[in-house]
Amino acid sequence: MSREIDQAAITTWVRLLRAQKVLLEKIEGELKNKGLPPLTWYDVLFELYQRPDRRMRQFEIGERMLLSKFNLSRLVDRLEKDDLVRRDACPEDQRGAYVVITANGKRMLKKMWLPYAKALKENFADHFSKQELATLSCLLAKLS
Amino acid sequence: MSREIDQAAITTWVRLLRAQKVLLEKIEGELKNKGLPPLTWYDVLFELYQRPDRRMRQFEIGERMLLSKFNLSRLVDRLEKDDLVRRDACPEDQRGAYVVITANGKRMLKKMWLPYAKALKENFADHFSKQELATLSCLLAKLS
DNA sequence: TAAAAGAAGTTGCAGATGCAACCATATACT
DNA sequence: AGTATATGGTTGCATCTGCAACTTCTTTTA
Repeated sequence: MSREIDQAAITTWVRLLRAQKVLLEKIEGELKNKGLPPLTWYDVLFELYQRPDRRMRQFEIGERMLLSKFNLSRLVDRLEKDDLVRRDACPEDQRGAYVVITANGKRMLKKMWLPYAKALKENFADHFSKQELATLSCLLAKLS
Repeated sequence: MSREIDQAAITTWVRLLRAQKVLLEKIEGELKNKGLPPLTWYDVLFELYQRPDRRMRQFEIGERMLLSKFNLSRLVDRLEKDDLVRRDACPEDQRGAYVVITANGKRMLKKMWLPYAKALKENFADHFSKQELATLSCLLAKLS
């Protein structure tokens, strides 16, 4: 642990940035191509779907997705407008509401998964062996 | 290479997304904190600075940075407004211009590097050994 | 229990991004 | 040479993001 950051670290960081950027563009492109909404929509729907009661408070979604509350507020607006989620009353805390995934939302989740998984496989998973994936996963986990 | 994408790949992908997001937020936060411009500005200035003649065509910058031309057009506008770059005539191709880094731009590059490097070291480099960095770098390179 | 402090969400505003249409010049084609 | 096509770049428009200020309700604390 020297006081200076070395060239190897910078190169790695740049590769990380580029890799993710390219991948995200490919995935988003694939979704847009099929007339589907952006990846963020998928993330929200997926978070909700994972829950046994299919609902979450807005701030919980924010914490999980590392999204600011103002941003999230409007994201939920958009999802609501497309009838993918619903805001239900929250008796425990009158300030907020529960965000609930709708039947439509579940359908959208499934529909989006196909191109998402395909793009992810082709542009990411297929470039690695099982062993390499495990290593990469392990290394990335060190950053949290 | 199965037809299906497996869970390990998805987990790794999610970690990649999160790691980068957190890191970027930390770095951008540090810059903003010091009243400095966003990271993209640094990238442009750095690309220009690397060149022996300190200049590039706009589309070259776009290729290197994976940035769309419309986006870049306005980014250069902003940099120009702050006197960090200049647009010089391009005799070889009358359609475009050369983007040149100014003295001010060089100073800004240096100024931004300090918090950038610090954040990068603390939140990225220091989490890995030399060996781990090499491995990570190598794995990420496979995606290009 | 009343006042202060904090947390959940929303909204207005400014900056940034993505897309399509566009202008000007350069290259290719017959 | 003269038209067609492609390339570099800009601009208008819609969407998205980030921040600060605000509202409403909850929790703390004196």
